[in-house]
Amino acid sequence: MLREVGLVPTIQRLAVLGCLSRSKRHPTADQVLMAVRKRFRSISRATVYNTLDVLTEAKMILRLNVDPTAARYDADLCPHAHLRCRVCQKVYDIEMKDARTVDVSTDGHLVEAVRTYAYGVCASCRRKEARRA
Amino acid sequence: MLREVGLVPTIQRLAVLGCLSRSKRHPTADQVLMAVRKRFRSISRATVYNTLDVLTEAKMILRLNVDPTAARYDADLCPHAHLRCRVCQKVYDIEMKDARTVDVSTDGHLVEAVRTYAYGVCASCRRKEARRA
DNA sequence: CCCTTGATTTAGACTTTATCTAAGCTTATA
DNA sequence: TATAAGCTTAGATAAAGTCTAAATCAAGGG
Repeated sequence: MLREVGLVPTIQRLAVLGCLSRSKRHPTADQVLMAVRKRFRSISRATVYNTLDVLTEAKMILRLNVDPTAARYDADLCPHAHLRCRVCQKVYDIEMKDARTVDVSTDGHLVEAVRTYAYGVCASCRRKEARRA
Repeated sequence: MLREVGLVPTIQRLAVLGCLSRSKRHPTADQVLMAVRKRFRSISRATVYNTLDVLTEAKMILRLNVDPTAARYDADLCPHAHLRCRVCQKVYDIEMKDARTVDVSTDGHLVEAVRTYAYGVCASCRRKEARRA
């Protein structure tokens, strides 16, 4: 897959891709770094950041801006939206009516991608709050 | 207006609000700081960041995550989406079908806000590129 | 198989964005 | 005017991300 987009398939890139494919947690770059380091002790921060950029560029992963404190990455390319819980700060996948991905009025702009982000409180944190009350 | 939401109406807060109301450029916190400093030399970075937080909290302005490098702020509360040009990096307002602001499937999550961000090339940069070719 | 070339990785310094802290100042109220 | 609470300030600090130069690695030609 990496070769198909003109990238040399190094062990580091495979490790980053594998980490993202296995995770449903939309990790930050530093979380990817820590996870990959468990297997490849010497991988450097610059390599992870660079690899995430390159994979995003190649459209093999998505970079999410849902968390204002750090970019998050997602290997699931099926159209869906993301919700960030303001209590636990986790990011969740949420379904989205498919037309939403392209239906914006463009005013002459060229729209290459549309992202929908929701903000609120996740189901788990709501239950915890209800129990406390 | 500030008093109505329980905030002391200081000259600094009025300056920040005024700066945002006058601008259509969705400035970053540092751009707000520089703009406000032209009038109030001594205003501090912390005050601007704190004021932007407080105004966002009070829902008098919006914090946008469309730009991964820095938060941007918008005093226009009418529902609309934003497009970030990957060439000039400017952020533009774009219209949006109104139902889009709430129509997400929630899975038990409490959704308090929904934002739609578009990424691509703005009309102005498209014209420049066309002229060059 | 080895050598060369260009791409990739590395460590660490650096930049930028944002937050924290402690002291001083301002605002509102009595 | 006195007071208490809230706000602002400068500067230190933290966190996210980028840059650089040297070392290393992968792929293709001889």
